[in-house]
Amino acid sequence: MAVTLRDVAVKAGVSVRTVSNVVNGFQHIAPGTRARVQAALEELNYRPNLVARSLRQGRTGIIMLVLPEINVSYFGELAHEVVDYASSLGCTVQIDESGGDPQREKQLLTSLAQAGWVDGVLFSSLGLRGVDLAGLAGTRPIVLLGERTAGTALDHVGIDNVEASRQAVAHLIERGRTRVAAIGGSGGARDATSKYRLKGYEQAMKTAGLSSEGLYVRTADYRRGSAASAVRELLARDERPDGLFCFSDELAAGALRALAEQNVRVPADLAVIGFDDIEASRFSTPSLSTVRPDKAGIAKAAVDALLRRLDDPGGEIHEFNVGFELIQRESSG
Amino acid sequence: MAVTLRDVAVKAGVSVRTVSNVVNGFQHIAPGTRARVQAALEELNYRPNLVARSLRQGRTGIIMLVLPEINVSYFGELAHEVVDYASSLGCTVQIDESGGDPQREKQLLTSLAQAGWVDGVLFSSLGLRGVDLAGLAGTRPIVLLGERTAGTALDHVGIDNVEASRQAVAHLIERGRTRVAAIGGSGGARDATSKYRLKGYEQAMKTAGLSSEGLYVRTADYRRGSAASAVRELLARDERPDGLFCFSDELAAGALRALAEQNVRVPADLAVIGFDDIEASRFSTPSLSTVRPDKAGIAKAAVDALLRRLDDPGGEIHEFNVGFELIQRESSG
DNA sequence: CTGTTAGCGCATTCAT
DNA sequence: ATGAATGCGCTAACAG
Repeated sequence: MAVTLRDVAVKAGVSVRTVSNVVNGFQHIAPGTRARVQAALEELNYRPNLVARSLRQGRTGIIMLVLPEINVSYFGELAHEVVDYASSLGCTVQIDESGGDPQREKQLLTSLAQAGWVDGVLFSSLGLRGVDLAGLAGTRPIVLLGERTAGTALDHVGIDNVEASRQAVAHLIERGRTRVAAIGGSGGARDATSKYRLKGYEQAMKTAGLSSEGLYVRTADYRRGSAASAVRELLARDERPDGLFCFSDELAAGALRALAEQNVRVPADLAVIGFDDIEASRFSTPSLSTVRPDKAGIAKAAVDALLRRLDDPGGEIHEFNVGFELIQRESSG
Repeated sequence: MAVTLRDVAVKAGVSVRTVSNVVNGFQHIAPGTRARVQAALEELNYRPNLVARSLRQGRTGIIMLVLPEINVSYFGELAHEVVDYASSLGCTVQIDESGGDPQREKQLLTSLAQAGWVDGVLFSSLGLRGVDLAGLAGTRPIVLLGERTAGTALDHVGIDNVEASRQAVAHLIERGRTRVAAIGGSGGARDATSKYRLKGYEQAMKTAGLSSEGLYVRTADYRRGSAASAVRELLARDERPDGLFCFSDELAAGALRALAEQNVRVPADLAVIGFDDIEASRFSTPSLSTVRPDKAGIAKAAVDALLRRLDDPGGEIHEFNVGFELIQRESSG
């Protein structure tokens, strides 16, 4: 069995209360007592039982980060930022994968968050709608990352996807492209991200007086492997596109590969821009132009929002719009 | 306050014992009682408090996966496999980042594992040596992933890095390359991975009767950004290398980029092979030859080993050597 | 300044 | 088949 406060107390010849005080760094302890307790603590190699402490305090000091897939670069990089910032504030982050499956998302929430295992949740979902989540929130606060779905009564942190996408496409148009295509999306009809990115794309085209008719191809997901068929479909058009806006950098990476195979020169024949600015994009050949969401900013805003709500559960619901940046590299000339 | 067993018991007019039995699916409950309890359970939307349950049972049902950096593709993909397999077994995985910092690794172990917050730990470390870890193990089992450091008294899962590296380099040599260089490594003198990969490289060169003199360049870490300077250094040699073994796919990606910038054709002028087979490597231009460790196999072996040790803490220490595969793509001709 | 003790929510042993 | 009561390890309210 592990060594408990009691064991230490007996050893040091004091009460558990005193040991607890020493462990928790209280003031007002007689120097002699403290020394004796410290000695016993070290000798027995005492470790406070976090489970017991959490039960007692009703707080675990852990926040949960729920992501669709941790092996997707964007989420990996976002998770990294969250862990980074949270640990600078003394918080532990528990990362969990939902696989984008609403069932599993629900289960994580009920079995861990509602069960008091974590103090709060940072939730990046493609599956569940905010409305569904609100019902699951229970006693633990949830902060939504990414897309805000309609009618949500939850704090939310994200970027303006419509505007970011509009700027990305406008950039290609400024570079003289007139037949700009777009690819992206995912199976779920609930994929709000693709909805907004498509909207931004269409806005940019319309503003420039260009037709987007037949130039958008939906993909199965946002991964590299899903770009090839979309690209093939676009290249089969009577009039080939001369610009391509990919809803994610991974899609763009897959597209670059598919284009190279078809001997389409980037950017000469076709300019490409992605979304997310994952690290790989700086090193691809050609390097990828993209939209860089302020990941550190998202992480900070999200963690701050969660901690604030922990202190003040009744506070007003907030919406945080974090910045983004257009990164121009070789793929868009 | 959250609803407790007691609340449900009162509502259903039974004792907490009975409610607990229903919740935990015990047999031998009068059908009428069960129905009444079920109704109360649903009406109050009862969620068992995991913290209390864990305190009582001494088990949390959660295993911790400690990785250096989750935004590194290899670790992201490995984490994905671990979560995948563990959840198929009904286990929850908590992922934590150590940043490769021995201090932080130690802290995670003492503050979470020793504190009973998790049942066991899957530990992928660059910093701490197994010997250090063994002392920290305390009451909770630890399974080491990746490199086995000397004198470890812990279960370990990994691949044969020496042999895998030897085969990678031998592959380049078979393709007619004679001046094969190698890049990789990390700051820490404790980086066992680079030690073994370098050893495999040297073995292959020696076996082929080739000199490796001055052909290995150490990098700061295994990331894309660290390859450029190493490549530049190699290209400055009197006689340029015609083959390059990178200790990671990320390094290889950085190298491909640097080579393209210097107008070195791959594989015509220089054949490249990486290590890890991250997803991006299939889609780069040229696509990257690499060594593919059986990530799913590592995940399975590791989780199995941990669960086995939870049941039988006194069992014999095991060493699991998981397979790997040489993947030939465009970069090695 | 420090000892005693209640109770966080649950599973479980001892009764019945 | 179910109730009553104990204690997991800890913190904090209440003494003194």
